[in-house]
Amino acid sequence: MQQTQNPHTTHLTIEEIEHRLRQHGYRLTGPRTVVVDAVLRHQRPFTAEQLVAELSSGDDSIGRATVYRTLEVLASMDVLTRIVSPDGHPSYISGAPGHRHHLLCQVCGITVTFTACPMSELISTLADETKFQINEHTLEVFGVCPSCQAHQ
Amino acid sequence: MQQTQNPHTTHLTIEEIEHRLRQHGYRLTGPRTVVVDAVLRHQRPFTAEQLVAELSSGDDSIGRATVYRTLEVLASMDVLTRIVSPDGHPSYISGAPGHRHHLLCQVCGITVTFTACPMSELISTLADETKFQINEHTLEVFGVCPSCQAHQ
DNA sequence: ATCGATATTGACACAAAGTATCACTAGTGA
DNA sequence: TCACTAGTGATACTTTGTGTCAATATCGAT
Ligand SMILES: [Mn+2]
Ligand SMILES: [Mn+2]
Ligand SMILES: [Zn+2]
Ligand SMILES: [Zn+2]
Repeated sequence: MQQTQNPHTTHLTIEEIEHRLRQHGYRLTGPRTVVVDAVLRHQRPFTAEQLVAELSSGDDSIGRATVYRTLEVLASMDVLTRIVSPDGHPSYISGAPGHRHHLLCQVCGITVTFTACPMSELISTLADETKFQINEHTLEVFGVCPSCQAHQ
Repeated sequence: MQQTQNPHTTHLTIEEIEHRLRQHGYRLTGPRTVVVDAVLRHQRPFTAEQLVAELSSGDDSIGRATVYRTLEVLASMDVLTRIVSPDGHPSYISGAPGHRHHLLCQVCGITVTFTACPMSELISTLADETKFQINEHTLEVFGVCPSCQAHQ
């Protein structure tokens, strides 16, 4: 295994994200900035609906469609990772450059990101044996973090 | 890698499934039998809604809730595997005893089941480094099967 | 074979999660 | 500043799944 790291170290700054948006030809709009700000405030995985709820009231209220669209854009630019847990509920984790996987606490949601991927060997074997053209894989690990183990 | 195998080899017979239902204390009802029959006819992954559509018309029509409940029961008894693809849509594959993963064709849906799991080493390293209690993992591989590669 | 407790069913209403439309607004480059 | 067009959000809609509950079917016991 190569490395485990704290999710904080993968966070991009607002400036970096805005730069990426421009580079990809997206406009820098008010609502988009509000969504990005909100995303960066999250240290843990969050669902689209959580973000909708946070941003649907208040002075600059953001529409549901805009939240979903912005999450899609950010995920496509590797600002966010979309993770689907075994129960089928997708959540988002901010910061995701490169090939990463996650270890999630099923109690509190805290996340450890890791770059070690044990798949490459398996993938060549699979490709050889099945003649499939292999495009992608999902790999996520679930458990209970030390803190949640301690608190019973 | 230990083995790849054709999904057909993992199919259980109706009798075996009914036996399992009894063993787990479930009653052997008409609707349940109809759902099991339908499930066994599927050689490829199918969604709950597909099954609902198949069984909602005809002489012995099954209610939506019953289909969902039966799928849940069958999955809990390892008669079915519930797989969640990266787009978040769950589908079911019949036959799933033991620890298995899948290679799915993104075009036609055909599936190869494999028992090789490259996770055990990674999991002990992760547990050591993070002190997480690790409970489960998702690992699915996606690509294009040889036949779909040929047909352009 | 009949009975009674209860597991199961399915119509229905409801909820959650996400998408299509489209008139309007606001960024952006010129 | 202007014109072009990407982006927004209210609304309606779809899909997928869940909760309720009176009616029914199963099954072990008699
Ligand atoms: Mn990987
Ligand atoms: Mn595994
Ligand atoms: Zn925790
Ligand atoms: Zn195929």
